[in-house]
Amino acid sequence: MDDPAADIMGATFRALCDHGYAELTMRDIAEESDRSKAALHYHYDDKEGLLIAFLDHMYDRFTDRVGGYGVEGDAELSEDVDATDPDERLRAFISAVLHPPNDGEAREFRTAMLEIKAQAPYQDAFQKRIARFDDFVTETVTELVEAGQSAGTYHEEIDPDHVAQFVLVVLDGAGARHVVAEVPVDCAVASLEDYLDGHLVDANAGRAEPESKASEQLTDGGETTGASDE
Amino acid sequence: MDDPAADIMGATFRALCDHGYAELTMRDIAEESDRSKAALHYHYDDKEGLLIAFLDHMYDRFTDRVGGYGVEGDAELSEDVDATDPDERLRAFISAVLHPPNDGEAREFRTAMLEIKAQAPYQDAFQKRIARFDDFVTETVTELVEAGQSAGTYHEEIDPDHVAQFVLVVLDGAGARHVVAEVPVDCAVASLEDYLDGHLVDANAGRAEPESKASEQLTDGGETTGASDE
DNA sequence: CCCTTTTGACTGACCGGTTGGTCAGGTTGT
DNA sequence: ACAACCTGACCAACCGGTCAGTCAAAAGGG
Repeated sequence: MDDPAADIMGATFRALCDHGYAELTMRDIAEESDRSKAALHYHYDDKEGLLIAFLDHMYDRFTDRVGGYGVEGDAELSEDVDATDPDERLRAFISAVLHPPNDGEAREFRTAMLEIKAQAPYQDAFQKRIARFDDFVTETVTELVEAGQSAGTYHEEIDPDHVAQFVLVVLDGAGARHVVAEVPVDCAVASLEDYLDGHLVDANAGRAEPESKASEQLTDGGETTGASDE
Repeated sequence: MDDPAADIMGATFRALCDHGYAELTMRDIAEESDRSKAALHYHYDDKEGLLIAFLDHMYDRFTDRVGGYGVEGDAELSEDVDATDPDERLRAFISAVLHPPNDGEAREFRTAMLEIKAQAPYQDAFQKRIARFDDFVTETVTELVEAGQSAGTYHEEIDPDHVAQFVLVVLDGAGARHVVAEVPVDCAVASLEDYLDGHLVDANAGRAEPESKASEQLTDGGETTGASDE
């Protein structure tokens, strides 16, 4: 409460969820933080500077939340995740990226982030910050796929970077469709796992079932509408 | 030139490419159409009405362009497309959706469309028009998959609607990543075809090669940056 | 065939409301 | 005293939309 900067970041988050990016005004953020407009300009030069600081703030929160799933991350992830298996870590990472903790304002925040992403071509500073999110996901997926190859779980001839690019496409697509068409994000995850099963998992390896569980389709999932930061 | 409505639609398209949706003003459209602001309000009640008419206009153009690939479409598609094979028609349809004719303003227009899509939660009229695009793609893909199953090319146990949903996710994701990260859309298409090969194509059928050409990866495609209407 | 009226298309000037940002000054803790 | 923090009032710029009036072509009537 008594840290102005952190307080303003929280107010920006709430204002962004309530009004979206396009209709976000400095007055909205000011009211949400119980401060005056001028107080915001005391801490940040202008609106653009405030939003950039907000994106940096969200990047820190994002990496803190899902950083543990990478190859260098700490093993203590969750109950039913085998920390030694890169395949399980990859799937857990994808699920974590797609399902942030605050389920309530999930779609609202995702909508605001999509609006900001759409501003990337006009705002060079925005593009750079968004690229940091993407690079983090890309690197994590790439490393996990490489680890899976070293462990013998994944095919050797697959290009890990190519897989990471596709995962990013599906992640962005799932988020976009959640915003635009109110489709739950899990629908895409099921098909993405089909893709992983069919093109990454080495059938000759130990515990992977190649074709049976793959086509286990949930036509309209449990409406676990999580909002990803990315 | 002498049809005011069509002329304004064209001007709206150009203004949208130049300024994006967020910074699109009535003056921009007026200048692009060599008319006054008031002239626009003569033809359309307000800005929202003009944009809605524009979306309807784009829907007509879109269905005219890619409608021929559906099961009911006319067979004359292109040179090297076997009109009798639903699998080839599906892949041609996906490629057509992703690659509109006007390559020059490709990313600019796609950016504006992404901005508009992000407004769907706030503008109910926008959401309805965008849903028309999505429904058209969904139905086309569903019908083509069903046709492929009837022809014996595709597995029978696959849910066509589930496949269509995933195709839509990848299509939206590819478009979004083209806008945000300047990634060429073809990168995603290659992986999507891998998915189709692995989970739709019945290996027991005739001409489909199951595992060899599948992993033919283009790490950074020929930069054929097309802008889809959808 | 000419004159009048109507109508569709359009313009320039203008208005109310909103937004990002500034500024002079005030309060509080150290 | 001094710095960090904050406020209320204010301003220029801009945007969507309105309004009175212009103009040419079509319509209509004698």
